[in-house]
Amino acid sequence: MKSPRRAAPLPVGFFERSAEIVARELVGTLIASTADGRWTLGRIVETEAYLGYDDPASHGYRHRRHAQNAALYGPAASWYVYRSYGMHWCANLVCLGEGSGSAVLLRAVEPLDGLDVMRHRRSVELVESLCSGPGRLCQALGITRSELDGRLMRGSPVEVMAAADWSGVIEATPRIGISKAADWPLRFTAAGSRFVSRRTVTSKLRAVAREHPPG
DNA sequence: GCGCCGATTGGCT
DNA sequence: GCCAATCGGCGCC
Repeated sequence: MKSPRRAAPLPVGFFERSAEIVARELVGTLIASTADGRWTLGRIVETEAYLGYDDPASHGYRHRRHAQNAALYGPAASWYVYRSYGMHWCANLVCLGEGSGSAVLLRAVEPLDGLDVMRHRRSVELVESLCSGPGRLCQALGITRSELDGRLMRGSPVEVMAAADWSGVIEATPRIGISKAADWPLRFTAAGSRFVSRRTVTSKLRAVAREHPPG
């Protein structure tokens, strides 16, 4: 797999649908990066949908708009990259269209090629730790805001392609690490994959408890 | 204007 | 299991 054939990236129309459907159908697809001129390839195994103005967990909730999230309101099939906790990058693909504020967060990738590049970027050896988390996969694939934010996916340094040969089972579960609408089942994973992000259930339970206090 | 908190991660107890 | 790192937006005084 040293000299990759460039498969066609997913068409814009794929993303002109609700983030929930796009998030589900992105599981199993391939993601290829040429950031820094170095080739890396993986399979998306975990995503989350953020629905937009009526989703309390979405950066586009109530049409919120500021300098850092302008790309979230861009056209379908464009990248929205934001900084999380002041230190990590997280990558989203915009859904529906201009102004929708809805997107799919990429949460975990199964590394397929360019593992040494990923290991070098991540300073980690274990393959299960290279791309299992939204911040981790951005680091492994060389994704930064300046690299992708606001750019159309097609023709950008990071492209997502259909994988005709993949036929796994896709599970829907509650989203991770959020405190609002924490029980909406908008997280999609490849069932049984050892490359999905690991997270204890306790933080989730705490988040739910915060939203629905006892008494 | 000030303080809190998050679509996270990694290191330490 | 717990907590610090780190920073911009937002709620609140």
